[in-house]
Amino acid sequence: MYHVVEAKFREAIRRFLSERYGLDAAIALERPPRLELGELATPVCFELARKLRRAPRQIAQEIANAIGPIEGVAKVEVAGGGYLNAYLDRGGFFSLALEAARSGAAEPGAETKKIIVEHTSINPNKAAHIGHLRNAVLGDAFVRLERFSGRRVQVQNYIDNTGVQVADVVLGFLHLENKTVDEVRRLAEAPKFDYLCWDLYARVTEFLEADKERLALRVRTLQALEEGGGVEAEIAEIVATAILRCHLRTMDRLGIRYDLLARESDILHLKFWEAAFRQMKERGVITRPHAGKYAGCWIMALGEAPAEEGEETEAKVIVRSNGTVTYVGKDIAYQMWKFGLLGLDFVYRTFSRYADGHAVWTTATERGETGAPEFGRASEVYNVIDSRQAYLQNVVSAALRALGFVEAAEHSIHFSYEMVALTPRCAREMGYELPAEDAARPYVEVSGRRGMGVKADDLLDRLEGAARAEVDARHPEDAEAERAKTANAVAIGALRYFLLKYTRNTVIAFDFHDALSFEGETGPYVQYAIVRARNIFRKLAEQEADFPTEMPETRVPAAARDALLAGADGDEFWELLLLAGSLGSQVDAAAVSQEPAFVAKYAFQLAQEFNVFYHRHHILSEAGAERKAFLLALAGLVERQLVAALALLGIESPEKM
RNA sequence: GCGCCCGUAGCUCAGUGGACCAGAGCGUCUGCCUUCUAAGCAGAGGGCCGCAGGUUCGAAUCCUGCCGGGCGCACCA
Repeated sequence: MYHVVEAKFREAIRRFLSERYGLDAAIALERPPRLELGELATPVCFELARKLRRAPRQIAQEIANAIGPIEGVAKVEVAGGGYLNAYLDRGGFFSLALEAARSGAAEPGAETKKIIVEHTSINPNKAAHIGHLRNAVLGDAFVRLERFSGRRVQVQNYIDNTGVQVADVVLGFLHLENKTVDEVRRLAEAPKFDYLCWDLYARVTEFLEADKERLALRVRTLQALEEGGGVEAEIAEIVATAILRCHLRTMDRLGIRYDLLARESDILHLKFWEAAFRQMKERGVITRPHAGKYAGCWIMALGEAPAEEGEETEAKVIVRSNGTVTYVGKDIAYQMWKFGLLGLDFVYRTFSRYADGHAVWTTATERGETGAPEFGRASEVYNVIDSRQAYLQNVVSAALRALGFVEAAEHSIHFSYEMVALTPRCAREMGYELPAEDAARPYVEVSGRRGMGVKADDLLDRLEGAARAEVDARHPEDAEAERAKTANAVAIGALRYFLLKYTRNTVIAFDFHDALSFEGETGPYVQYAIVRARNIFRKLAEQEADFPTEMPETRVPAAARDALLAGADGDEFWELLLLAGSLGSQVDAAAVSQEPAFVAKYAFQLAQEFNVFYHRHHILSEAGAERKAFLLALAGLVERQLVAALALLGIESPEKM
């Protein structure tokens, strides 16, 4: 609701400035520091002062006098040296906020352009760890934000099933474990196959590092995967698919889903790269120097100035001198496909279905199924990848630009975030031995390669165990299934909130103490506020069966409503109402800056204010009928907004906890 | 060496295009459960917003330099 008034206020000022002064200024809006100064303000007159060569306060006064009525705004006043402060119509806001909270998000129209969000994209050779969780949870929350904002979103998960990481595990099975294809196939049926590979992968890393000669083995295995047909490729397929299923199961525990699994092997076999390569050569995006350090490679020049004579220009190798293509090269082809610029497409098959029937599709090389939605051809593409890959993401969009796809380049968005690291204390707690230099650092990087990190399922298990203990202590009378369900919601709420409360460019130094906390600025704190509100309504229904619990405001006449908002506790009610009505505004800000943390922060603040309200006003024992109904309406509004905010973060709101 | 990011309370972090006295959680200390669940609330204590300049009516916020930390910059992915 707040953002509606914001928009009207901004528009009114914009029109006034344009008509009166012929000026077209950007109008910054802000929240005044105290309620006595209103709920909405703009410092725009300070900027105008210079242009109009008049005192800011004088301009502000002129605008305040002449602006006329603005919908939702009770009055406009001048404050300080020249602020324009708006005081909202409290009663009107109350009614509209209740109405808006019930209507929910709009469905995207048929013409709404599609955006693709790629996230998760874990190498299918080991269990998911905490770093992967941050990626998936951020990506998923962003998807929810965009959908809430009315956008059509397709979620893709890239499966690098022919890369060096899978090759290493294949190598491990063949050369360290001496397994046959059938033996690996049997092992892959185990539910914790991802854990088994986690350990094997770490052993392979050690094995390869111990003797550099062994790296030749990796190269051979990798080539075998790319060519296909041999035992290596067969084992790779078994491993990658089995681990992918483990990842999907882990992510499903968190409520994270995908529409398409795009497999690198299909990109390879369908010759996506060759098509991209042709275009890049034709348009001169890549060149092949005959001399210098890049002799025989296909390279793409980066940066502007071709350096002085003799200096090598800055460039990125796309095709190696031995003819093989680099990862970035494949990525360029894939990115072109996402925008529908490649001239090729995959065929598609159903990979699996979620409990509610939603299909996850996978790319394939042949024998496609009918009924697949249109994939690719996006208007915007968001790649959720950690900030360490910023350079490569830049190379990809530079390639699109060089190919002449300027718009696609601009709409290739690297949704970047910082890594999750472990505090040295946490690393030691988990039994990892740290070199002295690492122990002195603020945090240590997790490393799947070395088998160092907090596995996602382990963390989830610990969280569920801790939540379960709390639930059991509080509700021993509840059925087993119900307690399990609540504990699950709390555990997921704690984890997702923990990963989302930090802004993207903050390195998360992981520590069990903070991650396992259910108190303070956490998901369960917000969930608890919701449960409190719901308890009030549950009890109310028992006490007064005929009370309109869905619409308590029908028992509050407008005059009583306005009197309560202006009375002794009026400011307090108003603050809570205003914050509850600001969800849309917060979501807009979060979507624009692609920062789910704003929503998390908002949910926490609203829960905090509600808890204060809850303590100060005992609703069910309230004697005044109208006041009671008013308090109920307010509590109901807050509850809906909190549920909506948590839903955007992918967090469920339990009935009890 | 070059590029990107960070430096705010003991710890972990907010501070969304500049606008008042600097915010939260955790931790520490003190209170509050025969009243809608204490996963809560109230209060106390705790800060040269890394340092130095600059721009401005006004800077934690913008610019420059320095100091400290992280991450990139492969014919790895």
